[in-house]
Amino acid sequence: MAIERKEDETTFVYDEVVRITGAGGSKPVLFDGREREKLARVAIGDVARLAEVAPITVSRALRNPEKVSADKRERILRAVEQTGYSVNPHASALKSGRSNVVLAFASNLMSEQFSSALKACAAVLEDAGYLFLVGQTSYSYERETAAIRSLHAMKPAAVMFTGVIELETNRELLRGLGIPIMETWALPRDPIDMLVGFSNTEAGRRAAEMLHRKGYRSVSYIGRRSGRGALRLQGFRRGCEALGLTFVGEHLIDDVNGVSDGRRLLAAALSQPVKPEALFCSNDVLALGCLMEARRLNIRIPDDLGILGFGESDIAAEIPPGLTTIGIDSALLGREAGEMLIASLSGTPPALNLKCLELIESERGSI
Amino acid sequence: MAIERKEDETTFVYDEVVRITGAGGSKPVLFDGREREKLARVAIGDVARLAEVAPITVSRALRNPEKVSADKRERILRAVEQTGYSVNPHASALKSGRSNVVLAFASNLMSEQFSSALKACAAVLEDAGYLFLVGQTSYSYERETAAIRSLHAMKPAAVMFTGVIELETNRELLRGLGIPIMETWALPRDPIDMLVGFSNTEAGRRAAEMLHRKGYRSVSYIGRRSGRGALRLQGFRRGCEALGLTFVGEHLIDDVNGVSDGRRLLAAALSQPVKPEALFCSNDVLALGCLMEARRLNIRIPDDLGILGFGESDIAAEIPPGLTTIGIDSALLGREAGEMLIASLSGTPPALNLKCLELIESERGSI
DNA sequence: TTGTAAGCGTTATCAG
DNA sequence: CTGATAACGCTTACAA
Repeated sequence: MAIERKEDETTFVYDEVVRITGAGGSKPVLFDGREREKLARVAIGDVARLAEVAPITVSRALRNPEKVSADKRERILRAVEQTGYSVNPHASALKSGRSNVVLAFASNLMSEQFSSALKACAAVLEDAGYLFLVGQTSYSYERETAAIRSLHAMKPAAVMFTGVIELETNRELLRGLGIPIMETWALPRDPIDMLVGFSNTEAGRRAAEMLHRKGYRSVSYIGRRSGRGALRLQGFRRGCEALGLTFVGEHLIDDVNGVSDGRRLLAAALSQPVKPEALFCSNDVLALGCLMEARRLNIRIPDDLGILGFGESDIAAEIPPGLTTIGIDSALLGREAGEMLIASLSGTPPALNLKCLELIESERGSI
Repeated sequence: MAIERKEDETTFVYDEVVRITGAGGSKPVLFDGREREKLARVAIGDVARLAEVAPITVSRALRNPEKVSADKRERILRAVEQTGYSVNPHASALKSGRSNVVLAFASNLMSEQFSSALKACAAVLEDAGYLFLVGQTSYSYERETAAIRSLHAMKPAAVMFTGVIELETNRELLRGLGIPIMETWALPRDPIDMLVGFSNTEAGRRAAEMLHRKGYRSVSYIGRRSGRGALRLQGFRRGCEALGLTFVGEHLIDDVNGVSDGRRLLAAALSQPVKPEALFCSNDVLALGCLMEARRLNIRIPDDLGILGFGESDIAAEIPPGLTTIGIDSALLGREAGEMLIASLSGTPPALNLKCLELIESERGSI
C-alpha cells in the first residue's frame, strides 16, 4: 500500500484491515443463497426438525443437557451447529421471566474508578455465562428513573448500580422486580437488597485526620454538592471539628465534567479572603484539576498548599508531586459485587448481603 | 450521627444516605397491599381495561399518539401513570423484531478514549429515546463472537463497536441482522454498514513525520501486536523508511492491562544493544507507563529520549514534560457515530455511510 | 379512528 | 426421558 497524503475529504489513506476467514472462535455457519437470507430466523423449530425431536427437547438439551439422552443431545447439538441457531432471548425472557443479561448502571461512564469496578464485575459475571451490559445515569434522577422503569419490564437477571438509589419510588420499583439488586459505593443502613460499599462519612473523617496528622491547621473542601460528595463533606466537617481543624469553606459543584471543573474550583478556593492551608478534593477528577491548576499558577505543593484527593487514582499518583489520596480498591469492589451477585443468582443467597471495604490511604507527595 | 472508629468487621460507620420521597422525576406509583405484589406484572391489558379501550389502542397511543383521538389518548396516559406501566421490551421485540436498545461494544471499558466516545454517543442516542447499553469484548475474538451471537437473537435497534470487525464469520452474522451497524476507529475500505473512523496507517506515518521533524534519527515502536496497533506500526515503519529514519525495533504486547505494561516495554526498548533516540507508543496507557518509568529511571525527556504517544489523552498531557501525541477527538467520533445511527434508525439512510476524522497533533514537551 | 384475530419463539406444565 | 399444549405480552394485518 502506498503512503499518500490526504489531499481532500475524498482521498483517504485506507487501513488495510486484516480479515480473518478461518474458524476464529466462531462456530462454522453454513451459507449459500437462501440460507443466508434466513440466517436471522433460525428458530428452535428448525433445529428440532433437523434433529427430529420436539422443540421442547431442544430447549432442554441447551439448558439442562443432563435431562436429555446422550444420542438426542448429540443430534441436537449437531443441528445447532449446522444452523447457527441461538436462543432468542426475547422469547425466552418473555416466557420464563428470566434472562442472562446483568445490567449495570454507572453514574458516569468516564470515571476511572467506576470503569475499573465494572470491568472487574464483568469479568466475574461473564465467566459465569452472563452478558454484562452497562448503562449510564449521568448523575441524573431522571435518567436513573428512566433506566429503572425500563428495567422493570426488561427483567434482567440482576442489576447493579455504582451508587445507592435515593428516590423512594425507585427503590420501591426495584424491590418489585424480584431480582438481585446490587448497590455500591456507600454504606447505607438499609440497602434495597445487596451492597458492597464503604463509608463515605468515615472517608471524610479520615481525610480530616490525615490533614491534621500532617500539621495543617486550616482546610477547605472541594467536591460534588449531592450524593456521596455530601456524605464525605459531612464526615470531613465533623472530623475537622473533632480535631480542632479550622474549616475555611466548601466549594461545591453539581456535576463534574472534567478536570477543568477542578481548575475552576481551586481558583474559587484561593480567591477567598481567608486561604486554607490544605484542600480535600472528594473526587479524583477534581483533585487532578486542582493539582494541574496549582502547578500552572506556580503554587508549590505541598509547601504552599496541601491537596488530598479521594479515589486511589493510579494516574493522579504520577502527576508531580503525586496526589495523596484516601480511597478504595474499586476493582476489588467490582469483584466482590460480581461474586455476591452470582451467589444470589445461583439460588444460594450469599451468607452476607453486605460487604464493607477498607479505606486505603495512599501517601504521595501532595500533603 | 456520631463519628466512630471502625473497631471490627461488624462496627460500621454507616452513611446516612438521603432518601427522597417526593416526586423526584419519577411518576407516582400507587401502592397498597396486593397492588405492590402485582407491580411487576402490569401488562398492556391492565392499562387497556382501566382506560376502557382495546390493548392495541394503548399500544398505538404510546407509539403513534397522533393516530389516537385526544380523549382516549388522555385516558390511556392517565391509566399508564396510575399503573406505572411500561412496555415489556421482550414482548415488543419478539413481535416486532425491533427494540429501542442500542448496544455498543467496547474493546476495553477502561480506556479513556473509548469511554469518551461512548459517552458522547450515548448522549445523542438517549436524547432520541434509545437506551444505550455498553458491553465489553476485551480485545478477544471469542468474546466478540459471543457478543455478536447474542446480538443475533437479541435484535437491538442498532449496534456499535469501538473498532472494526475482523472475523469474516462475524461480519456475515452482523450483516444478517438487518440493523444499522457502526464500526469505528479505523478506516477499512469495506465497512459492514457505517463507519466513523480515521486512518491508523496514516497516524503511524504522521508519527514518523513528527519525530523526523524534531530531528530524531532512530526510533522504536511500542504497541499492541494486532488490530489497530499493527496498522499504526505498518504506517510508522513505512513512514520511517520514506523519511530515512532508522527503525531500531518494535516491542509488542498482546493485551494492555495497565501502565505497568508500558513500564515493562520501555525497559525492553532500553535494553536493546542499539538504543533509539525516540519512541512511538501507539497507545495512551502504554505511553503513560513509558513516561512514568522514564521519570523513575531519571531518563531526561525529551533530551535523553523522545516519547510520542497516540490518543490525545488529557491526563497524559499533564505528566511532565507533557506527552506529545497524535490522535483524534474521540468525543467527536462518538457524536458523529450517534448522529449517523439516528439518521439510519429514522429510516433516512444518511447521505454518507462513512466519515473520516482528522488527526490531531498535540505538541507538549515529550519530543 | 378503533378493534379483532393471529402469532412472534420460547418454556412451564403436565401427561405419557 | 419425551412430547403436546398453552401461554408469556405485545404488535402486525386486516376488518369494521
